[in-house]
Amino acid sequence: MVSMKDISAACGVSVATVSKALNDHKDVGEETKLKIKKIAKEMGYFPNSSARALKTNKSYNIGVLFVDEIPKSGLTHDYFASILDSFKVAVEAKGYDLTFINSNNLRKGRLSYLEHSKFRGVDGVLIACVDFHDPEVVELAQSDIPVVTIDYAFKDRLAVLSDNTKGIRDLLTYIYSKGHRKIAYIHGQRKSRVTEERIQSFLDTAKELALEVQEEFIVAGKYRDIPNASKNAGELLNLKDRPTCILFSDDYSAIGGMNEIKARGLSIPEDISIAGYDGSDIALQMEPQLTTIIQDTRMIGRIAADNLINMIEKPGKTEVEHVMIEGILIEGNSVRQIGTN
Amino acid sequence: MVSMKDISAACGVSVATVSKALNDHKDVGEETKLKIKKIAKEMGYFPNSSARALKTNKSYNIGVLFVDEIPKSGLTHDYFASILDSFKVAVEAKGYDLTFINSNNLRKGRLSYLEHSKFRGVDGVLIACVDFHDPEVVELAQSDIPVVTIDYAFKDRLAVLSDNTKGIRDLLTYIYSKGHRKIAYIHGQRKSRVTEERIQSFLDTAKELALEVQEEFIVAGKYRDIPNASKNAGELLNLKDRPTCILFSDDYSAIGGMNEIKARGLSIPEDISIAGYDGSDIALQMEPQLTTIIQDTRMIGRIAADNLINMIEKPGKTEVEHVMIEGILIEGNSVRQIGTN
DNA sequence: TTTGCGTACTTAATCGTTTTCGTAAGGTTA
DNA sequence: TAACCTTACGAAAACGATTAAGTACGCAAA
Repeated sequence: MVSMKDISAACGVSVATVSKALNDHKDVGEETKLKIKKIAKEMGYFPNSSARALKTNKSYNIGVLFVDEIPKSGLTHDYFASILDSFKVAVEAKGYDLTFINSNNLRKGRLSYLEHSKFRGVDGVLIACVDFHDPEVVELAQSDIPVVTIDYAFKDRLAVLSDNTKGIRDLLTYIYSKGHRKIAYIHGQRKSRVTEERIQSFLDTAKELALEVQEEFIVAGKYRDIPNASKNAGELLNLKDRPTCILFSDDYSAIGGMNEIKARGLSIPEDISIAGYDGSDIALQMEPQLTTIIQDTRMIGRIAADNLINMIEKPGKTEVEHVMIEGILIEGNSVRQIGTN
Repeated sequence: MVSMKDISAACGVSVATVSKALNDHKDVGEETKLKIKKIAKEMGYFPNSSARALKTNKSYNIGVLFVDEIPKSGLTHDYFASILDSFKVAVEAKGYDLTFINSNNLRKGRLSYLEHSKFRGVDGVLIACVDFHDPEVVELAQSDIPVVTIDYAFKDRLAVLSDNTKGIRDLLTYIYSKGHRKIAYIHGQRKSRVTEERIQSFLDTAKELALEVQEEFIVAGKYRDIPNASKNAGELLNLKDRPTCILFSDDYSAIGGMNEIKARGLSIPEDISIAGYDGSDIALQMEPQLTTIIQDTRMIGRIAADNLINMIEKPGKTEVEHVMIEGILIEGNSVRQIGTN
């Protein structure tokens, strides 16, 4: 490991001068600066992030807090994985690295998320796919470390949100426009911002459309649980007055619904229409292609990265934004035209 | 940020004693040790990883090298995401953190993967989902940093491999046992160990079974490319002597095949049988359920983590293993019984 | 009594940087 | 010529930890 000391020896200057030369400070002669840089390159020098971070209190490292429940973390959740992916690309382009934050630490017992973040000296943290009511998450979000959250907004903290209200409104309006009047919604677990917002939007939009929603058409399901979605769909199909269209909490669940529907010998969309949410790869490629809302995960990740880095680099000058990213309705062909033909 | 200095002041002992007390060295009085620990906890002390890493040359941090091609990295590839997920859980349980390695670094121009790993001082690196012929990857793998690779083996370096030979053999043998004699294989991109191994196993197994494989039944496809798989499947269906079963490179591709088959009004498995590979969530839940090989990603990640950490912690005593993890055949119902009934 | 030894601490160096404060040399200005 | 800047560099402290080496003390063995 060649250090500045080695370079200083090789160049016959002090370490201080080497440091200043490599960091392009003004008070180093042009000639010396060039020589130092040349030798440094020749010797294969590169800095030591620990030493630098220790001295400067800046790590060029960003923490990522994803749920770390065993056995599944956000990594296997394609919506979040995709956001993380674009977040990663964006921060790396600006010279930052990514380190996962968790609460394990063998040497010192448990560390809270905040402690762990400080232990690693991260410059900021991306919080996504967690229980936002977890006291430790709240503690981290309200600390002095810059933070950006996905799909949840803390007061005075950066957030990037996908526009669920508009998404559901677009979806429901589209389905309505195709002539459907009996529309069911199997939604995800309650208590999350996302779910509440979607349910509210469903009800609001229904009211705007003067669409009557039967109580049993609003079903409490689970996100991304295929078997459970089959079960829920089955119950809807068993109703004497069954819906003509079922809206699922996400594309995976829609697949579960499809399975159940097909198992009963019904076909989509002829006998019953369905819609999903998320715009996952498979949904876009299925037969029939699923009607769904594509969430622009690439944009969400990139904006989160840009805003967070701005906040890190110009704390005062960056305004705390809650950015809303709209999804795009994909018509597909899982919702059929009813009535008017 | 409360440091050891603060604790030493509060306890009236030297920093050295504080350090030794917190690290449970023997030469600190029991009483003093307890007092120091108590005060440290009260003051909310936790260590500074940079300082510690600087001094000890140990970061308790493991690098992860996933392809960082824009716009897709291994994070959106469910097979690798799932491996990374279990790897993460396993290393975190042992007190290690995970940092992504890449080749960007704003401050010092480009850094090679190896340089970046040393810059961050990681104790080891997980290499997966990359081009193993990339000189930089090779350089890193052959450096003095402990490394474990997934689905590729470097000489004298840890590796965890999924047993593709056995997987394909099991799959083909199963299909053969169901009476199929005209079996096509749409495989993934060549030049990777995985693909070559699978093709070889397909041919070897066919030979063992005395199964004649027509040349046009071995099709060069692409991994995880649904539209491309549809196209490839379509071409097979156009053959005058079409196969009775098509084996796809992966489950996603199988979905592409299903689409094409259904679009032609054929049904699975009555008119044509199919099989996938990977055992992804959807494959297991589809209708008809896909016949496929589940790759035990959870095991792969965990073994990789355990072996790497062993190598890090007991370099001499750990033997360099290439662990082979077997997949499990899932029968599903996408391959029908032919002939004998 | 002397020697030796274990215990419980402290001192001080060190890891690789960055940065403040000097300072010497040379040039300007009055 | 005296006073004052600039410019280019170096010395040294500091970041927060670890650790080898040293010291002082009490006590047991010879």
